[in-house]
Amino acid sequence: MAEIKNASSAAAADNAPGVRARRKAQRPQEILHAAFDEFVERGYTATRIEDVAKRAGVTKGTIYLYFQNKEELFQDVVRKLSQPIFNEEQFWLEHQSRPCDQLVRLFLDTVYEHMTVNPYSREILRFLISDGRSFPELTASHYDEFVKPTLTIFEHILEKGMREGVFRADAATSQMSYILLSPALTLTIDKLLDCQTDLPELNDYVNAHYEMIMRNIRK
Amino acid sequence: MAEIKNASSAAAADNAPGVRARRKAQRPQEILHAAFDEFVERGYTATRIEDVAKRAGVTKGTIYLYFQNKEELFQDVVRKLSQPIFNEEQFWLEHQSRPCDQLVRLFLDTVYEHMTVNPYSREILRFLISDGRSFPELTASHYDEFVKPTLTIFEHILEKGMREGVFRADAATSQMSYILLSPALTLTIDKLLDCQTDLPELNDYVNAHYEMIMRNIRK
Amino acid sequence: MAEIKNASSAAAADNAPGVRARRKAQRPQEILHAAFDEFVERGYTATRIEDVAKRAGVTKGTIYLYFQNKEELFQDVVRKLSQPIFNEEQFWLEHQSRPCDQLVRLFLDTVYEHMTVNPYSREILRFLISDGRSFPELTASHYDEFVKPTLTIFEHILEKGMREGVFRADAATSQMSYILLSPALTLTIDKLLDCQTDLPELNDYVNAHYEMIMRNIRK
Amino acid sequence: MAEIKNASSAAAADNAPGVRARRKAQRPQEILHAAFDEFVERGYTATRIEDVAKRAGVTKGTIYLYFQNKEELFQDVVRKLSQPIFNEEQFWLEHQSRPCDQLVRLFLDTVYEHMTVNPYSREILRFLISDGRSFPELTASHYDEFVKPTLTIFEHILEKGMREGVFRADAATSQMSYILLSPALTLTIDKLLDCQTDLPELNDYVNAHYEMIMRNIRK
DNA sequence: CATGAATGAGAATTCATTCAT
DNA sequence: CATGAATGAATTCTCATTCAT
Repeated sequence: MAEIKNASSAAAADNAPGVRARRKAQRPQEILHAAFDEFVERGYTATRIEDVAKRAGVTKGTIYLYFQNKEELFQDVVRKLSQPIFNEEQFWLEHQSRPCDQLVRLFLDTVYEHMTVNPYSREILRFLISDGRSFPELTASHYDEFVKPTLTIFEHILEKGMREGVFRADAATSQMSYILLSPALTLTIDKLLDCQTDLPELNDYVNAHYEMIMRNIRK
Repeated sequence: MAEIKNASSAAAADNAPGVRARRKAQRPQEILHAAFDEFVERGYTATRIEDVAKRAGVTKGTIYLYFQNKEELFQDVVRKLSQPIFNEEQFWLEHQSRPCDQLVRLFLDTVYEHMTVNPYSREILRFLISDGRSFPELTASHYDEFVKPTLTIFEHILEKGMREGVFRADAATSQMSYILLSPALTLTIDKLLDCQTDLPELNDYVNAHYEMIMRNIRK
Repeated sequence: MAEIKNASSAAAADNAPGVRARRKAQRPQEILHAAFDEFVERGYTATRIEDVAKRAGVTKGTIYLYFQNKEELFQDVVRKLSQPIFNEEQFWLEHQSRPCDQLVRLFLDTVYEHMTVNPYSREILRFLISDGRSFPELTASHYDEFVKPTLTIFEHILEKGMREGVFRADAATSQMSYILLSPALTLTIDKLLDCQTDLPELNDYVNAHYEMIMRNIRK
Repeated sequence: MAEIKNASSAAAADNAPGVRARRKAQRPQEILHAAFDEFVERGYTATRIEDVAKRAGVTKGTIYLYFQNKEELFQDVVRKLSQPIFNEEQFWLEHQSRPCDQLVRLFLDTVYEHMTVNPYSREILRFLISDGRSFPELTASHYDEFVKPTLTIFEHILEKGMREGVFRADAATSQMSYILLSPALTLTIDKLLDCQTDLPELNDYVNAHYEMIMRNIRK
């Protein structure tokens, strides 16, 4: 998990005056990040509150000032550290004039960039697979807020292409989007399993994925 | 987990004479299945040996007659309950004469059948995602023994199609197989998350997946 | 404990016919010796019945055919494997004509021989020191049957010497015997502790002990 | 074990404010003494951490705040409750001018006083005999730190007497010291066995022991 | 606010003992 | 007689949570 490194690490010991207030305001965030890191490394059940505390540079008791209990802490980690890949409005604002095949490519690049650069989506997916059964609403809301919107943008791109006559007329079913985007999820799972010695070069992979999509939707 | 129901449930209490030896032979299996069920429901760490025992119709101590400890039990569950989807030799024996596009379809049907009908592959995938980091060799060997061979058959089908001139010359790279089969894994993950209220009708999904593949490899 | 090696080791597997009956008769003895060895190596509480059984070449259940339970087994080990150093009658029969200083020397030699050659007295002393508080009658009867008689012989020797005018008139108090024989116990304890790298050469030690005694009782 | 009674008994329940810090400082000591008492009564293996806790007026968990585990606790009991009989320097400072036979007597009185008054040396000897095989370094270091220095002082006294011409020229070999002091160890063992109904009157015993020594070393 | 000592409910594991074969 | 599978009480050790300071 070397790539997962966040602010919390910097915590620990600074006694400068005035810093206190600023620190206090950041506490919950620091704790969330520390908790995230621990959950990633050990899983929910095996993570000890004390270790989260140590990582956040505070003591056990402090955790309980900000979070009801371990379950709440876990749910807050998932809820507050999940980051949407896209802001749909902004996406269209920035790229409206582009041709549709470029939009598909842009979309893909953004998805992979997001998945590769930051560990949150990936690891939160792990949390949900591992312990989601104990927190059913969590999984549901995560899907609604983060997965679905992403699929939706892709569908909108396909629809645009159809309207413009560059994509096949039957390209944009929600099922098709789902299938066409699968390789991105597959790569994520592979990283979670961390077992493939021969993980593909990312760039090649995205290219291949893009080709696969285009062969399916190009007129 | 209603669908996961196995022999172990039938255990509990029968004192008929002669039963002893027969029971002893079955015990490990019964325990493995009970453990599987519990691990599925609660995850590795949250599963208590005593619950596994109860489910298997024995007591704590008995578990330890057959398995060194909880870790071993877990590993044995993964190792011994994993079932290969295909026997490659048999696959070719049975279907050698078929045209290649039919082979692709057969392959897909078998994969989805396996994934849908029996919970083992799916749930063992969950185990590996959840706790695989604590058992690295386990993940690796599972990949080698169960995932890789399946990918390999698919590649062989693609190669056959290329040799016979019905598939495109660049169809069969290992990366491409991986990408083309992604939708099957995606569906599995979705089931693991158990959050999609609108899970697609399996048959439609397989059809769509098949179409996606064919559009990519057909000449 | 390399020096402790007894018949029990030879147990295990012999299926020759006829041997059965002989073996059966020896079972209790074999078990006692196996138990002794285990108690020596691990102490009472840490010794497992199953290990005793394995060492005796039988199975757990068999132990319970011959001994009520672990406590009984322990007590029987102490009771039945304790060996008296002397038979007083025989001692006098054999050595009656000897001069008293020679008797003292003979007595000492026998004591040290007994303590050195066979591990029973020593290790049973360990048992009593370790766990005697849980078996009070055991300690008492061991003292009465094995320690006291030995002290008594020594007193009788001293008395004989006094009667014959070769030992001082105040030589033979029971306290004095006790004090004069202390070095033998001390050496035993040292062996039990097994920590002295510089354990004295036995022969020198006995000589020194003899000298010490003689300086105290010689006229 | 009526004579073994220590501070820990006074523990249990006091909630007065400010007590916290003071208590925390005492905890390890209290636990050590409670553990000592339990080990004395039941032996290492049979002692339950929970009983130690109860005796110390705390709960199980607290023990583990101060000691890694049961083995560490045991070793710390032996290490930290062992008390040297003498401070050699101080002994010489206080008694340098005394004649050597008086030094011997002083030495003996101190040894017996120490052994009689406080149970630590005696019971720690029991621990080492019972369980020392599981903690070999412990026995070794105990011998080096507590037994050997005591023997050494005695040898120095003998040497002084030889130099001054009041003791025999061959009095001070290390073997001889060992033999001459044996009766003290013997008495200790007897107390450990707690079986002699006719334990000698201590004062008589020390007198007899002193006489025995003097008969051996006086010119 | 923050601390960290203390708690005590659990969970894994062991092993004396039983009893069907 | 002998076996060894099964039991379940007992024990060590952990860790979420509380609360006095």
